Amino acid sequence: MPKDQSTEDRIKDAAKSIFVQKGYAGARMQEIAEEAGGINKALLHYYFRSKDQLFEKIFEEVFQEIMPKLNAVLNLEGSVLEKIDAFVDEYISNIRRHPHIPLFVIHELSQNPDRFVQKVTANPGLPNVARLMMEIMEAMERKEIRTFVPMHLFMNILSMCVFPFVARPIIQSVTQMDDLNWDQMMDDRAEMIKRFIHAALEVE
Amino acid sequence: MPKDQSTEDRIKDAAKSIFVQKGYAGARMQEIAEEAGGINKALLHYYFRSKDQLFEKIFEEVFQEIMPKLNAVLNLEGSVLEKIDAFVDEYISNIRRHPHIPLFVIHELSQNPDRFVQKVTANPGLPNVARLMMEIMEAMERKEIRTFVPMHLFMNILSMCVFPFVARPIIQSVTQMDDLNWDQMMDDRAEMIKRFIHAALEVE
DNA sequence: GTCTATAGCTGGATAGAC
DNA sequence: GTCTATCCAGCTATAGAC
Repeated sequence: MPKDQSTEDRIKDAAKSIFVQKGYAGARMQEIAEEAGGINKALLHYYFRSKDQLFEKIFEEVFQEIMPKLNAVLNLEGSVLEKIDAFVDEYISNIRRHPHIPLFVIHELSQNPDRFVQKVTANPGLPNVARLMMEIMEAMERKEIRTFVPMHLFMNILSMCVFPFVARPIIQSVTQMDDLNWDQMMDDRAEMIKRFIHAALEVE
Repeated sequence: MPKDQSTEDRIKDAAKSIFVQKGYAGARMQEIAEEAGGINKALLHYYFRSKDQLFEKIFEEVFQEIMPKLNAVLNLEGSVLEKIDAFVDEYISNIRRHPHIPLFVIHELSQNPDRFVQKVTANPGLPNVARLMMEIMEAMERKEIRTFVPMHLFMNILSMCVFPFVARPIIQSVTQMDDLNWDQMMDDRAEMIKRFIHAALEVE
């Protein structure tokens, strides 16, 4: 445990780790205190007042940490296929670095969908999906890529990038993959998805 | 609330509904009792002894309910493409009927991955993924379909079927879809996925 | 700022009347 | 089988010494 960190930061890191793994309802203040290097439970309240407020702070941070990155790639210049490739690369590499974040965000938002709206209205960094939809449609009209309903295409891409990490425990069980196998598989994941999408979209 | 149901069944239905929505840690025995039509809390313990055992029963039931169906489609006769189509149809229609199940199962299994192993060893109904992998490889060698790493192909298919339902609150927020829009979109989902997969797999 | 001690509450579980 | 009343553990939160 890094001793050069302020107590507040140690608590935040610990809280993030525990909340992300166990969710709000499953997390315990005591466990967070221990994770923070044996800090006293009372200090969590000294710094953050309540479990609710600590969670809110963490969720906010996680959200602010991922959204701008995910958004940036949608604003790149280039062809639709280039954009999709960049999207896949960015998502896969981000999620590999923080594999528990998607399930955490999904689970907490499904408990309280309003949270998302609040976060988003407070913050203009919402991914600009509408623009991508437009560009996909234009590329289809120009016959650059095969025609699909853009929203479904978008869902397909997103799903292939995110889902394996969300469902990792199930997938590993069903397919009998060990952790080493899993990592090797994920090393190729971005390339595989891009190849798959290109194959589906190419006009003959 | 159906009065012709036994108390035990009312409790099971209520527990399923609450556990599936809130997860084990987020569920409250009191809430389950109310959901069961104002039944007394003590009765939950009379019938199921503890929250743990009630949950275990529910999880078991959910698991037994979905696994055989998901498994059956993998044992069908036919070409690989036919099998994939059947897989997509079966998954989409099942999940549309029980849209909260996947996130529930994923979330609880990520809290306790061993649970899956127990369920599976106790029950031979595990989806036979290995066989599908084999058939995919053979079809690729025969040049019936384009070549991909079979496991990635499998993940792609599974992801496209399941993920939209898991991430529904986020997707609806990001894309500004209302519920009507969502339902219309999901009416076409199976067809869209099949078209997408066929396009990706077709050899020119 | 950090600790100990403890208050106060929530929620799972049980006893016992009916 | 079902209810009321109550217990008790575990958890959040606070008071107060240092």
